[in-house]
Amino acid sequence: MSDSEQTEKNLDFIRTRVQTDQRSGKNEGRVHTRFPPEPNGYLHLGHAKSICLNFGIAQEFGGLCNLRLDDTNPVAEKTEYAEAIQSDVRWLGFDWEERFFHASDYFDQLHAWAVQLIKNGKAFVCDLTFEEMRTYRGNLVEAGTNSPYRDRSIEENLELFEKMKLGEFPDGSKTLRARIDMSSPNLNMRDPVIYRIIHQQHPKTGDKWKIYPSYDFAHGQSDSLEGITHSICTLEFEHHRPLYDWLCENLGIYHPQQIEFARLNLNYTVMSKRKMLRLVEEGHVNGWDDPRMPTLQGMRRRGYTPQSIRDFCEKVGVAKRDNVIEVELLEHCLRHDLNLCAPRKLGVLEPLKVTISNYPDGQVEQVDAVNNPEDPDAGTRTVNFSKHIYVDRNDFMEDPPKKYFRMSPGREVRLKYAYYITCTEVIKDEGGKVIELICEYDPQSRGGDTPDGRKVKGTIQWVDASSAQSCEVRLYDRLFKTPDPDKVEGGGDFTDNLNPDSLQTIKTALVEKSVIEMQTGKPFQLERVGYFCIDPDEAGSAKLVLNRTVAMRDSWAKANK
RNA sequence: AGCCUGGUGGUGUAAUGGUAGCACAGAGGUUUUUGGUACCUUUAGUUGGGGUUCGAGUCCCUGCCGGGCUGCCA
Repeated sequence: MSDSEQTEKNLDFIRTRVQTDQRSGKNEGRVHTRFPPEPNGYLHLGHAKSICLNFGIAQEFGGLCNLRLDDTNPVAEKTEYAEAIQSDVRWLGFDWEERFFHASDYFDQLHAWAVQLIKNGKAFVCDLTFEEMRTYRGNLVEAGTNSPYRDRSIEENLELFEKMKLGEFPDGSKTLRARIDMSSPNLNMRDPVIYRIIHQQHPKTGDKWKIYPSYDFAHGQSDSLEGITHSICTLEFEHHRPLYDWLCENLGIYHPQQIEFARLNLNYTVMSKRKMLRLVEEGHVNGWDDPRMPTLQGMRRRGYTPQSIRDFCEKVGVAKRDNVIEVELLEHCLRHDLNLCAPRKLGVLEPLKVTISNYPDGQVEQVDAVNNPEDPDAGTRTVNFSKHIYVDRNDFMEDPPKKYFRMSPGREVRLKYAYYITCTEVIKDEGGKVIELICEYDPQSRGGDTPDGRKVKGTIQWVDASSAQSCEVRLYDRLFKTPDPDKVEGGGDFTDNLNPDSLQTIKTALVEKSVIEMQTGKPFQLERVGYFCIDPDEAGSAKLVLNRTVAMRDSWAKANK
């Protein structure tokens, strides 16, 4: 089977549809999508799924994808967010070229269309208050009743709408409503509000407008104006589709196809802007870019690569059923990418002093270390080795269980890239805590092999005492301690499920000197420990702060649970 | 309650009337100068009940369960 036949077989339902449309010649074979966030918050992993879907489909089908800011509500929207959105989409690896739009670009046209609807008797100005409108709307089981203002004359509607536009009425006093069907089982069709009065500066249009179109009156028409062929959105917009269709038809404009898919959920995570906002505002995390946040900015600071996120979005698939993805899949994608591209370094989180008794005093030599075993082109580097080194405290056990391959009295281990050593003496403080190991090394084992070919089971990492760089390391764990943070016993909320140990700070870690040359945010591997990157905190100062991106998989720890 | 929508291993996703597959997770193993990686093996699934059909995850009926909808948010 050829590749094209292979890929053809496993398309998700949206791509299947796009392919069918393209082959049937719909829209002259054009494929044009868009990513339409509202600039009222930061982008998160859920948005990444949508971005990858929309931009991905455009790429795969030889089409285009626009970036459009859905800025129809100046109350919530800020330019700060608009800028962050652009930078995040670019960082993820997508390019909208010159096709950067705003719903507000279309306010004049949208207004004209509203007037057209009024002239056709399909929209009216309504004086009902918010509460009254709710009463008139009816409910899930009962039909609504017509607004007493529903049958105003076209002239009166036109005049009133003009006055709304001129700012002659206070917020909330009047709305423009589509005249559809108050008895529709779909509440969105019960004469929905399409324009509301908001006396508020708009980031793009300033004080030009006192009235703003609702989402429903802006979105489909924006799609139409941009020639979008497939308007992909999440499931909660499903009941809006009849209204989307009604507007395109009654306005007599080009009619894109709205298609809905199920949003992404991740266990041990909250994925809504509202909840993330609370985490930030209540100080449970240190801002939107806290490395524990599922925001693109947080993940980026944590050390996630765009490639790993794109890979993840591809692997989770697209369908209509509700889903909760296991974080293990995300971590798998992360480690998979990092394994391939992250340079290796040596470092110890909990330094334990080691003195090599038979190594010459004052001697310093340089040993060769491989930069990336997955990439021969990455080459090698040298690291200092001397009589005094540090190893990780958890790589030594005075009384180890069988199957423990690391250091213990009398057992020989390999210091990665350096020598075999054997612990000959354990030094403790008054409290009985091990504070230093005295070892002997085999001068013949330089580089990690001996002429007699004897094997050692354990290989551990280390740093040279005099040249190592000290640093602070921030170890992150999942932000919530339960898979579904919203599930709370007896009436609390998701903040009750916060993991108190989601951040552990180690102030006295030691890493090889060359770590300071790493670029902020660019992950590297501390061998056997995990992937880390330099945090922007303290950048430029002598202090070094490392974020743990993700730990190594650890089958030893798992086996011992 | 009404309307809409969905239900395939633990999780996610394929199979569009013809061998239920893939990935992650789990278990076991091989390799290994990272207890990493890679590779191999393996456990585990069509929501219940009827029907149509030579043949049903797929079509029909019905039950059950999940999600969404009563903003002048998007």
